[in-house]
Amino acid sequence: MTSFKGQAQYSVDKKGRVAIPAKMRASLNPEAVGTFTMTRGFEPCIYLYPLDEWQRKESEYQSLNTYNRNARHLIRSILMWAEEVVLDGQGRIGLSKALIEYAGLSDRALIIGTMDRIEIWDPEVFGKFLSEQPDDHEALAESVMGS
Amino acid sequence: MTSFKGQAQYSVDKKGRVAIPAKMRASLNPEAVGTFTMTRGFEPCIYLYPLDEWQRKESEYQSLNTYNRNARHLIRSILMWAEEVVLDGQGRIGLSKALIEYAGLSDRALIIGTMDRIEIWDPEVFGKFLSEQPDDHEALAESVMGS
DNA sequence: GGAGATTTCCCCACATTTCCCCACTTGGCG
DNA sequence: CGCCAAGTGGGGAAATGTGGGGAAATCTCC
Repeated sequence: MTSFKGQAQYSVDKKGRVAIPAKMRASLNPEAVGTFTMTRGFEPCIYLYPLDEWQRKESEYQSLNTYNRNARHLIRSILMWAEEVVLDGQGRIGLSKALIEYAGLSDRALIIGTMDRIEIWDPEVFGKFLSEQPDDHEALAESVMGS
Repeated sequence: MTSFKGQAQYSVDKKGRVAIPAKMRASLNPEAVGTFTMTRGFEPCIYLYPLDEWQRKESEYQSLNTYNRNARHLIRSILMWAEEVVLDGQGRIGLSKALIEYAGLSDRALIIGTMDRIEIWDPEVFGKFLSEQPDDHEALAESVMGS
């Protein structure tokens, strides 16, 4: 299982390209190297799943009953933002305009590794997001992990 | 299994033609390239199935009991709108007037990939549709997927 | 049944975007 | 001190989206 961690702040060039940190590229499964699926995050950021992790997600959606209205709506609201991308020779990906707008990205990007995915944030948006969350990560840990 | 994803906004020309995004064409099964069946969506949009997926749908309908009144009605209400189309040399399809009217399309079309089919929406109609739905896709995800 | 008018379909042409490749700079390591 | 790896930027070729013209098929009206 892939396990991304760490953070880095890279530039977004005029063509909407962002480099993926070498350390994260190194922790990819051999068969998933190079191909990612990016999509809209629950938070105002972009989620980036390596090929193998995304296939797991997708098979979850495939098992849903598409004659159910809510299921259709969910699939649509996730997949319409999804896009498969391949790293270029320099280890970068190209972000789509729709996702750049959704995440509020401009010329710098904060790359965060979170277990099975990579998150791409605008630094300012991220700072604002943090300040709105209760920053007591001790209490948070207790509420999620504690029994 | 085909798996369409992503979104794009293309133009509908005066002849009622709409281009299918190259990314979606690329994810077609080799034996299904070029031929689609379009029909009325459950939502106010057009559903577009590649050949192989449509055959699967048809066999679903064939297995229904046609002595059941509702089954007969369902089959009729789907198939009377269905139409087989072939991509032209530029990767476009021609929409029928009946479906254009049903989906409320004018000069722009929002193309959305949702797993086994492609949906074609009028951008305004789609915006209106979204505003009527609970757009909290985090809560929706939790209710459909969460355990 | 036939001629004209209309629609449909196929092909060509253009402009823009996208993608791929090459080159430069900086910092770390041997 | 020099080499290699990593991040950044840009140029050129190919692919993609868009519009329109003309031939073939279809329809309509006489």
